[in-house]
Amino acid sequence: MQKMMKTIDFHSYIPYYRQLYSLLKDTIAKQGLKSGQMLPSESELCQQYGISRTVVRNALQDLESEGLIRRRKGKGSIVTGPKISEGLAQTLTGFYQDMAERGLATRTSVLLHETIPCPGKIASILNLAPQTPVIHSNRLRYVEGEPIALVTSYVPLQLCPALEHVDLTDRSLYEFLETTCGITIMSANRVLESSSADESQARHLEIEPGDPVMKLESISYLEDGTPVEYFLAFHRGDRTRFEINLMRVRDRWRLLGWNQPVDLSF
Amino acid sequence: MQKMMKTIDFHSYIPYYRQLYSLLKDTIAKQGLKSGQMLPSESELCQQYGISRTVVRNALQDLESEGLIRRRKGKGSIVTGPKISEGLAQTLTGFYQDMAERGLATRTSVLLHETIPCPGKIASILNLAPQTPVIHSNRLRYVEGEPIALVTSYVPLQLCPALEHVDLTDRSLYEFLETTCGITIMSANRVLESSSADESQARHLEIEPGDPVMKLESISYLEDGTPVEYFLAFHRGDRTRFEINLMRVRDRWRLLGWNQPVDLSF
DNA sequence: GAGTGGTCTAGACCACAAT
DNA sequence: TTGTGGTCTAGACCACTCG
Repeated sequence: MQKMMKTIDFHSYIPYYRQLYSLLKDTIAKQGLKSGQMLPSESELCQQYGISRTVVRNALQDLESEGLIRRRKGKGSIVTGPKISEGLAQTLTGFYQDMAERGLATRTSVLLHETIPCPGKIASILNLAPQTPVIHSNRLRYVEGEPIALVTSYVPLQLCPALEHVDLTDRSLYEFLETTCGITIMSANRVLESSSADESQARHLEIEPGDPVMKLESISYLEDGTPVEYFLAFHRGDRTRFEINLMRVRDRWRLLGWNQPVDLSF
Repeated sequence: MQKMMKTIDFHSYIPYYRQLYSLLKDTIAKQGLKSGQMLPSESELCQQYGISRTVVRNALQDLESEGLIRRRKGKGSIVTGPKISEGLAQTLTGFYQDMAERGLATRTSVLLHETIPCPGKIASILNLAPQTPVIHSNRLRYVEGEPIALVTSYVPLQLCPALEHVDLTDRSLYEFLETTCGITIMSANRVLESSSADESQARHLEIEPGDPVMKLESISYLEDGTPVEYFLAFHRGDRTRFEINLMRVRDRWRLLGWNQPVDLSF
């Protein structure tokens, strides 16, 4: 059984600033520090943990970029953490709570899983030669027993031959790629649009043709820019919402959260 | 007329790392460095510009967090910049290009601008006492002459009394708040949903009732968490798409871009 | 004036990648 | 073995906030 780490382990292979980051995060969470409360000053943290200011500032920077604290010249570092999401929970969380956090039951049924020569349009998206073998799958995602999203995805077979004969029922594609194939998605691009359900979509999603649906297109990339996956998903409009939390940092906006009612990390 | 800055100005009030950041960004853009090309090493940059490694690393960190470069231990820093967005432009940019960058003509007409006692639901969202005076406005946003979005917004009057008698036609609310009232939005929360146009929305957006629309709710906050603005916008489904670029950094996802076909920084 | 975070210097040792 | 970025130290001066 591990005891809670309360000091820096100078013999650990984990960087000091990373240890301090975790320490401070725990402190904020477990001591229930509320918004506006002060963190110890940088020099205090230096003395307290016996580390240099570089380490302290590196840890604080990570905390700030996660939106947990806010640093102010001449004043200090204040906790800002739960504030925004709390305010949200009170106001906007209504018909579709954040189910990743609340652990609502999700299920996936595989409608189709085949290896095909890549269609031209998909080939250009995935930057493949036409006819290159790809895994093509159609899946239907359920939340709490209700069909929520219909997903069509394409993955180049050569990237992960093991994918050809794996059963992805109730399994995450990303997790499979990462653990079994050693493939790590490094960036992604997603486009959201509004649409109306066609006959087939309506039948699967158990809604009426013409009912509003959210169309989500996604391309995921490896570190070097190689496309890994393209998917096209249609979400029931009446059961889906996308939530985005932004924070201004150094003249930029930074993503704090990107909540999706249905788990999209296939 | 300014000449292009090619060295660090040691007398400037702009931090060195910020100057170097801009310098490198310009270099990447103007020399057309392509994905995979190497940046000078950190020690080379130190010598070249006569600055310490701390400054160099600070600049590189900013570039990396923007997704322009990628640093690799033992190897160096490589440019990764345009890659993803280029891949996108080839594939997904279709019926609605990024108009912020392309400078498409946008126009805003103010349908309503009044001071009212805050309705109960809005009051709870903005964390106000009921009946507190708020600026209530309805605006219709056009792009290239077409009506695209219908926006209803609420701003507490006390935050910016000057707002009561200003004409926001073709003017950004955020810009007004920042320059005239000294109010800076520090964070925001946005929720996207699919919906169908009702009678009134359809009339303004020049579509048919029942046609798909995107519903966008937003709450903006000051640094201390004080809500500044609530708005509810309905976008024409056939003319709107939301694009999100994500990048994994240090076990987190970071926002690279959040493109909206219609400027939402009111 | 005292304390804070923002910036910067001039070193150092390390793990990792390439040769 | 050499060079890279990753981590870390021990200082320094500054602008800013607050009493």
